[in-house]
Amino acid sequence: MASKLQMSRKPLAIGKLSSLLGYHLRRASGAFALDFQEAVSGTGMRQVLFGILAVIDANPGINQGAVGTALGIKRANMVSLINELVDSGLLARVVAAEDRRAFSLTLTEAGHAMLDDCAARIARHEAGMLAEFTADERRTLLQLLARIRTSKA
Amino acid sequence: MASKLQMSRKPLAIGKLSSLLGYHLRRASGAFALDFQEAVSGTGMRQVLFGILAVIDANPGINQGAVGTALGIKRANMVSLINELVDSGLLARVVAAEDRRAFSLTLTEAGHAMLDDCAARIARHEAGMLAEFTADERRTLLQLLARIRTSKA
DNA sequence: TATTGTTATACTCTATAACTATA
DNA sequence: TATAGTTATAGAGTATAACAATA
Repeated sequence: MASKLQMSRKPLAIGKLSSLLGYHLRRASGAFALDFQEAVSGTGMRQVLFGILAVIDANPGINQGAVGTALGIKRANMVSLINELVDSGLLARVVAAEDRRAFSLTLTEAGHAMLDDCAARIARHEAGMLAEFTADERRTLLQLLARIRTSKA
Repeated sequence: MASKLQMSRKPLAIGKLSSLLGYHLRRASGAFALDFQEAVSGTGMRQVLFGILAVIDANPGINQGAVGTALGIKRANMVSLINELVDSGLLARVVAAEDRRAFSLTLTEAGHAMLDDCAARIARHEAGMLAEFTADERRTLLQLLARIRTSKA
């Protein structure tokens, strides 16, 4: 029975997956997504929403389409996301003066507070996830990842 | 108008996202997911299914639950995935001799062929994605990613 | 005619809870 | 009682196509 119980976490071979970068990216990304959820739990934030806030913070007055382009989110999917953020009082949306088809987006005071609070939480959590990495390794990893061609939509 | 047209891809600041590993993992993972789709297009494979085939290939006779544990897939979600693979003729599923609750999973001949074909395609595509990385950088990236705690389900 | 935002829709992935059959 | 697999269901994320208003 001891042979059956196994009692512990023999990590099981993953075969051809082990040499595929895509697989490791998928798992690592998933792990960080869970960590993100934990970090911002109770705030109502999600990875996508946080990303949108961050881009608008860095580009005040930007419109939905441009935010979507920056983050790889389709226009059609931006609509309800922006609605959520406006309804939550984190985003101000006004018709753009130069182009009345578009909306000019800026963070509200609450939006800034949310962004700052979450950014701090996430940074703390990420430090925890990377506890076993040297500062040099963290920097290397970030720089290598940032170089990957994100030729997404 | 030229100021409006912008004509090109000024890559737009992403603010606080730029220092977050989780963000870069998300984008890189997404880029590789798209590349994967392109690589295996026409085969009917998807990332999850390929992962399952790879794990079963490396552990013949394994059961669903163990595959799920290895890949971070919930038991409930394994069911239809395994069904797909069995229905496609890529997987053989027989009641396990030692435990009649469980199924013993092995690749069929078609399953082996699919796995090998897709693995080759993906490897070729990943090489393309990493064209601007040195062999050393690729190795470093893979090793760093593989060290990230995948404390997932 | 092209672009911004919108609606409707669908598919995949993921998550939970309750069930069955074996152990 | 615990575990392997199942069913049903729900919520995110993402994709496409067609439309209105504006450029």
